[in-house]
Amino acid sequence: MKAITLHDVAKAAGVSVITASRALSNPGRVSESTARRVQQVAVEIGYTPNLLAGGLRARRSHTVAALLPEISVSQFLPTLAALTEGLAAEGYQLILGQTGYDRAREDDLLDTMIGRRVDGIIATGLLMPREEVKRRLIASRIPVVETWDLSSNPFDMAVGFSHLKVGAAVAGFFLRKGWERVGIATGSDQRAEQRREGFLSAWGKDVPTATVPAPSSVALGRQALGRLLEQDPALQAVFCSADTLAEGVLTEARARGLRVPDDLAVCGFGGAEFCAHLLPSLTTVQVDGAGIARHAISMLLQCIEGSRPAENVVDIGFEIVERESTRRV
Amino acid sequence: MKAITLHDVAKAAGVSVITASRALSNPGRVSESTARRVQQVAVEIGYTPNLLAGGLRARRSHTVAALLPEISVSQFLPTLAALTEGLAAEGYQLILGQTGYDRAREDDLLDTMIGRRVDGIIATGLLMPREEVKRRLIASRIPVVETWDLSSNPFDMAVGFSHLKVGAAVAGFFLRKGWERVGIATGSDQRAEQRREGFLSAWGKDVPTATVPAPSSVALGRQALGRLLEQDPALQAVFCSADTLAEGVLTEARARGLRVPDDLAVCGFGGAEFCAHLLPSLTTVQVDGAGIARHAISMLLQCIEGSRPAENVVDIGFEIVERESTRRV
DNA sequence: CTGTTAGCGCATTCAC
DNA sequence: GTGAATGCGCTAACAG
Repeated sequence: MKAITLHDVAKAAGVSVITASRALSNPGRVSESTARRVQQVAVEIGYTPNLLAGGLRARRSHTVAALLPEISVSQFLPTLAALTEGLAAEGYQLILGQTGYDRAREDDLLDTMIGRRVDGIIATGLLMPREEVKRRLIASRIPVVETWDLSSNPFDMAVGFSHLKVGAAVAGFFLRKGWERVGIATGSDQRAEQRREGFLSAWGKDVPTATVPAPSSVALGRQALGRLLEQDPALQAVFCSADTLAEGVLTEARARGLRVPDDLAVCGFGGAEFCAHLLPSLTTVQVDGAGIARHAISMLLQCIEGSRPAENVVDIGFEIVERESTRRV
Repeated sequence: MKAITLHDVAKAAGVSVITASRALSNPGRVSESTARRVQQVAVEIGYTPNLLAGGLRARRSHTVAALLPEISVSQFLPTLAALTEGLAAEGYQLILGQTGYDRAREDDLLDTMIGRRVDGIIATGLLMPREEVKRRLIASRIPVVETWDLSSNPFDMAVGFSHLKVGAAVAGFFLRKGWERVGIATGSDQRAEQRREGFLSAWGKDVPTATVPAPSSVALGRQALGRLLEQDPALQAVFCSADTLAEGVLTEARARGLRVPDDLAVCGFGGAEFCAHLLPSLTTVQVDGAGIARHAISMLLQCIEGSRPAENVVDIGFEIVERESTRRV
């Protein structure tokens, strides 16, 4: 009851192993009749190529690692889905890794992925490996794309946007509305912190802030609004570091009899599907998660094929999509 | 600039390759001093084992495939997260596959995973491979766990619950409330359809139904309620096949001035985090997604270690968690 | 406790 | 157009 190998196919088709190999993966280099015969035999005897063996020889595993802080962070889902789908279309599979916002686990995962000889690594967020791991990663020559963030000097390549600019853009948006008493509800991750910084520097002064642990949730959003209102009961607007947080803020506002946007305006971040269908619909900072995936894949594939993308940093931008939650008359 | 192999470690430590191998992966079988020396050398020269090569030889890839219909179906997220985490703790990585509710893609993915020599396959939902693929899968002897569903004759192993029973339980719940005019908002996937069947057979007669395409979303929930109210403007309660759908129903009800639960009661399915924090909070059928993952992992590991779990089908059950959305006075 | 031998299944290099 | 030899990096089986 052994597995069926290329050897068996070759024997059954009356050719050598290498001819069978070529007939299946490079039919152009073999006569048409041979190719057909081998292919038919392969199907008949139920041959499934061992990708591990092929990969070992060809030094190509046809796998890509996706490193996420936490899978339940729904912000990254469209990216993850697009990666899975886009890579599969190119014959690559995604290997999942969850760092849990933990530096040591990130390092472990990187080592594992190097060991697995993945053909590329796509990280959500910036990678911050220990010096030692960093050296191994560089030595492995595995192309790395950091996403959902931009760095002045990325580890290798990056596709994302500036979180500082997001914060500044929202601050500008609030300023143009003429609001003066605003607050921030933020998850405790690094990128959210940057958005807050960007907001503050454009705003010119500090504002009430409620920080909740990552990952964000509706429950934490409700809680955050409570804490913000303690700091300033006359709050006019809240910038949330995630759409789920914003949803919680909307809910809590309603629970407290605050009308949105008349008593309180709310802006989320991420561009989740549900934003457009809440009541009131939610203004948010829209990010093209699937577009990030597409860019990352194309950059990775270029590296794998031996060249390098023209730009190793792609700013994919963002857009404030205004909806009812900030449309105060 | 070649990769550093076990060979280099062995040379640097002055031992044979196999001793180096044992020192790193089975230190009990070599002297303590040798083990320590080899381990130290390995770190010094930056050795990263090639898991592909090891796997080829040991016939163990230390990977498990997770097959999902669609990554954006948030119902499966806790399961996916728990799988990633639980498997990593055991030294296994998850390889992701997205079938898109498409039989042909499921078959392709199965073939790919067989080719990758994954040590196990965990599917959400029941697998329905073509006869041909099924034979290859069986021949490969890869253990398979189907989750989130139960089958009288699973492909190999299964951990889930009966969707018919879920439907029946919700129907019973509605009956006990004394409601007579009820409806169903359902995604167009197979398991949701079963829940509907279970509901109808317990209810005793047909009810208005709005079917929306999978995957479910808040927008589709809003749309579904609209269609249900066209069929019966005096609807008293709605059973939704997903929590996101139910959230849309809640929103649409509010948009139309219907009070929940007084004018309309709503029950979701899945047990998403946000249910408890909506306004009104959402009654739902709670499913232990992480528990499913734990069971699946333990069953898989037993198979990999050569034995078989005592039961090849585990019914993990479900629970109706009542909240405000059905608490009518 | 350590080393030698022999592959795992496939693809690259060279011949013919 | 086809094939024989060789090795990718590692470990199981046996021997010493």
